[in-house]
Amino acid sequence: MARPRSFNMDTVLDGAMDIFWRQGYMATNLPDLLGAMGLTRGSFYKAFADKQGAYLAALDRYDSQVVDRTVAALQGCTGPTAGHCLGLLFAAPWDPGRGCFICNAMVELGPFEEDVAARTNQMAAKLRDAITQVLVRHGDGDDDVGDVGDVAPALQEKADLILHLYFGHQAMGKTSAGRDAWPIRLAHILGEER
Amino acid sequence: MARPRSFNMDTVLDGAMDIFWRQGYMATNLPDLLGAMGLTRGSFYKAFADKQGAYLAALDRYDSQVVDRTVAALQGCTGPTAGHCLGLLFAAPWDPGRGCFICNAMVELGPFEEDVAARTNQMAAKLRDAITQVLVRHGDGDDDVGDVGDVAPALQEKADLILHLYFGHQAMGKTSAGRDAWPIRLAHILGEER
DNA sequence: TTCATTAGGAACCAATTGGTACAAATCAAC
DNA sequence: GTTGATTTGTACCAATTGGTTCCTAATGAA
Repeated sequence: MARPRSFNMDTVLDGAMDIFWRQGYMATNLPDLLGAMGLTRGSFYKAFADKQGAYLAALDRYDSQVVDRTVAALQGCTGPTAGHCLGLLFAAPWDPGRGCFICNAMVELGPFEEDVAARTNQMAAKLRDAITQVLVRHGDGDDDVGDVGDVAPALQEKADLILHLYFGHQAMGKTSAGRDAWPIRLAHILGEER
Repeated sequence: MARPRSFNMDTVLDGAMDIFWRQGYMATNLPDLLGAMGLTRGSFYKAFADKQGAYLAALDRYDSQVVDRTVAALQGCTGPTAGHCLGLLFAAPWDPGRGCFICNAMVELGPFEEDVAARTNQMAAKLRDAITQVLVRHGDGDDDVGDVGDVAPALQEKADLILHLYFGHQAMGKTSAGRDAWPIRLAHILGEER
């Protein structure tokens, strides 16, 4: 009935995710954003409400692309120890200075934008649950897995620790000095031999 | 010789630290900043090079006020266990959504501003060293403190973990959901009974 | 071929941005 | 009181901000 879009929405969302991820919300102006998305103003404002709408869409794109992939990698990990699998979170190939979009969004907009906070917390919970699953799957040494179906509190606490560690690691990695200076040794938490 | 300043530099720096800490660099425009500092444009640009200069000065103020005080609190802690002392880092009275200025600055400007990155890394190192001192002072159970004067590698690694945990905690705390949802249980790292 | 509908693109907009110019105000020294 | 040096406040600026308008081009159903 009418003229169809000439752009690919996924490609456009990848562009938005990329530049918001790298630069943050405030530091990305409209020309930058349009360039990264490959859109002109007309198409942009037809497809998204405004800059903030594009940002939320970029966060959702990050959820479905990066977070879900990370969760799948943790679930599919066949390594011998929990430390081996969780190491994926800390040894992932670096794009220097980019960090993790969840952490960036949380820090920049968490206190001000409820929509952003809701998304970052949901994604954080996803990661936390995936970490917990890894711990449960590997038994994790010093804890009894306990009743069927629910997770020992100690495992939940360890998963929380590792999630916080992950965000801290991403934050530190945003400076060149922090990137390689202080490696993470999960063994101290997991109780595995080194 | 000439007309003296009518403002108190410390007060002004506290104002700058406060608003940059709460809002970040980009989200703070000049009127906001001037209001927080209690200055007009004339005085502001005479005392500071520009907005960025004020930001760096605010970071330095944070160093001398907040970081140094935190380090002193850790050094002066007479608690029975390392966990008790380090708990100060995670139980500090919350100003909701403010987080830690180091973490905020790192995430927002770390990849782009070398001056900022240098300061955040220096402050992070200060905190890390103070954490290490606490661990050394309390012996930390399962490690021999080893040779006089230098610290066992395992202690350094634990200190790094706790520092990363601290930044992760601060990042998570910037959203209302993250603030109270997931407490930190250092016992898993420190090996102390709960 | 017609035609309703939408995408695309460029011109345009008011508001806000960080920063500057400059005269009035204020002090110490003489 | 005059001078000299410096701060302070206001008016001003060009550039950029996110967003809108409006017109043309493209498309597919009837």
